[in-house]
Amino acid sequence: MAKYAVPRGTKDILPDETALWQRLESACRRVFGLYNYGEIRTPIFEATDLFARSIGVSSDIVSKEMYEFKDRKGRSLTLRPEATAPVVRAALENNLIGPDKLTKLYYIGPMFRYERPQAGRQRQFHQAGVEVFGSADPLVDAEIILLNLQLFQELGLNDLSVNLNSVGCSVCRPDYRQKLKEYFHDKVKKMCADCLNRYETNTLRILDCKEAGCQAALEGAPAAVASLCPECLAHFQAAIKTLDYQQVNFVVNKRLVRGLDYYTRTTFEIIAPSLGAQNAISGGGRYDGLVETLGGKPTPAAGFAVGMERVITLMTNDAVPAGQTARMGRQECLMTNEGDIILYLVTLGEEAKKLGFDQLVKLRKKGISAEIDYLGRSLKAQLKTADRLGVKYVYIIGEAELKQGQGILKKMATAEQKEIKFDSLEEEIKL
RNA sequence: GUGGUUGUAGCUCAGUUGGUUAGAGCAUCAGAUUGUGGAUCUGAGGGUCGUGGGUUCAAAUCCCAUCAGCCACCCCA
Repeated sequence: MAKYAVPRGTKDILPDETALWQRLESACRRVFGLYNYGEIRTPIFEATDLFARSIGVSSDIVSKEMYEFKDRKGRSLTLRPEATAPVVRAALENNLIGPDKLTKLYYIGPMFRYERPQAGRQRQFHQAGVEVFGSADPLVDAEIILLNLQLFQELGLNDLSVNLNSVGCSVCRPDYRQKLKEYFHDKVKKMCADCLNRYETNTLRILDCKEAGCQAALEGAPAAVASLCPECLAHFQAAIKTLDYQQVNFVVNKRLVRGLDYYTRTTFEIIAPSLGAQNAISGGGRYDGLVETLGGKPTPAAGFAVGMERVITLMTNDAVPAGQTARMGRQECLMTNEGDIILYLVTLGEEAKKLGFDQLVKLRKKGISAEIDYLGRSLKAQLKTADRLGVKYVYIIGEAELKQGQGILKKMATAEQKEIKFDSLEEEIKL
């Protein structure tokens, strides 16, 4: 018998499996790059306080799942249980976040949570995720969900279910919490001990309870969507409308509340029902208050993370032929280098932006790396951004172009431009 | 761990024996060009002077502590 074993909840990944991991990692890098996200690598541990303040002291993660330790100088440090807070910290510390600036980052790496191990749950596990800072546009919510789905599609994952909800903002969430408290006031005594505790400390999380005995009480609970303030409702409806238009199959799950306190407005999870009890393979949403909480200027943000072990399980079970996922490889993309964006969509006005977003989605689905303005900036500012990105083309859609059904394709290097029908854009830039 | 050294705008740095409202270059943003990037010109925004105490009528400046960075040594992937 071996003298030593891996610590409980951890795993060795051996050569026969690392091939799969490498495929997953390279797919993440390729798709994140396609959507113009840049990689960031942060330390594996951070000041404990960073997680306490961001994730919330009453959350399960902070209250009982952190790998916390003191170093020799007595500083309280914690192995990261998730990466959003560290990424925000790093982005602030290195001035990556600024006014009139959209920042898109991704990360891949190990996370640590002290939990009872089970299928799909380890104490050291891996996540790949993205974060967008600087735009409150519901199209950003749609972008990250579409990105997430494209990643899973490339990996050949099937039978996934997208759950969507809105948890409101600092204005409307207190109202919702109050409504829940009223609803559960009499029922909570008959529910499990955790729910009784959550009732006081973190009321929304009662909705997350998996105890059989609690389910009946949860059925009739009021929905967060019904308590949203006008702004949050409009935001949620806009996000839904875009996802509908892009033919994303999703369900609004009024019981979807995520275990981290920083979420606002849109939250989502992608579920693989075949996995069993721990069946969420990715999750995320908007967190418009976190940057300010961690000491930055108020900055809207959104992101998601993929549970890599769970995806690996699906890749194994579903046995996708390797050749099939290589379809979107570099050779068939117009991407010359990882991270090179070849076209920037310049749009003027809401209508043009909607149309531009549709073009953006079409291009990315074809593996053509493109970007759009989410900040509502001027024509000139958008062109400047495009120039800085080093794009080969810019495609301009303004009011005149909307009417004519064709935009202006401009080649940056020569400044020559011509009118190209919306339908022909993809053909044209392959030349 | 030991010793040294440095913390002023996003970056690089000025800032007199302590003395008005802390400056410059670059970068950013806006305008010149009411719908077109780079170049130029004009203007604007941006600062807990690392943090906390102390001395003083007055502290970016002097003193103490503390935190952080950098360099060397020790050790080491």
